[in-house]
Amino acid sequence: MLAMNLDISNYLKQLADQTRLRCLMLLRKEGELCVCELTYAMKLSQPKISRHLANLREANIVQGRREGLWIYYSLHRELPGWALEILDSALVAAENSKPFASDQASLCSMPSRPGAACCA
Amino acid sequence: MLAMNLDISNYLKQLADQTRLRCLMLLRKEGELCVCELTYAMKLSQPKISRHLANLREANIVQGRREGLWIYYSLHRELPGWALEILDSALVAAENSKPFASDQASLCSMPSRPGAACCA
DNA sequence: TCACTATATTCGTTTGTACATATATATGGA
DNA sequence: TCCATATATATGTACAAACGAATATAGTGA
Repeated sequence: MLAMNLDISNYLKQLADQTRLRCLMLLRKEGELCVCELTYAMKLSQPKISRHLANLREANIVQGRREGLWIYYSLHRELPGWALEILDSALVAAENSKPFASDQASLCSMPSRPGAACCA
Repeated sequence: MLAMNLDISNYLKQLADQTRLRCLMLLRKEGELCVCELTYAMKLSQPKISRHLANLREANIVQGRREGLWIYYSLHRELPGWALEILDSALVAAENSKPFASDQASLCSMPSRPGAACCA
């Protein structure tokens, strides 16, 4: 499988928006999340989340998979190693700091999540 | 010495501008460079470089040291580990791709550089 | 003091992008 | 078919930030 053509500058521009960074961090930790889970975790409007996910999709940073009414997003499976490394370093930088730290907690408190088991 | 208070979102916003990223990559590889060296390597106007360096300085990402007429810039000595890791991953992503790859070559071809020895 | 070099800053303009609100599309079930 | 839910997109606005050009500041040596 060919390496994805992902430009470092475009990638960093996508990460530079805090809403998108929060989405990516949640996806990195959780694997797969649907839009309503991201919306709930981050307490933001659905169109706002959806538009940012569209940006990330067009940049080939995330991919979506429909299952019934829900569309499950995850990090793009062909994301190069350096892109994951940057995300992981950002995770280290963000742990224990707002709003990133609370997103995970909010997600865990979400009632009747579509597909997921409980997060630890 | 206390760890610097550097916000991941602000840091990524600074990296998201290509001119600033090029500066940081050169500084990471070379250690210390003055404004005229950065200007020569990147073939951009002096005020443009200077303004971006001011941004990076105000964000505590780089620091400057005056020596005569020249001001030598380097990565801030208190930059946290995750910040260096992100920069190094970006370097991996950018090697062999324009305009980053040619900046280093341009720098090496610069005649009468202020302080530096020849780069390999 | 003046001239020269290196670097910084100001100013007015433009461009990009995030936003809220409203609306459209898609799927599943009654 | 109609309705409800999940997700996506369109539209107009506002704001942040990058830009070129001109100018200011700082240090050095004559």
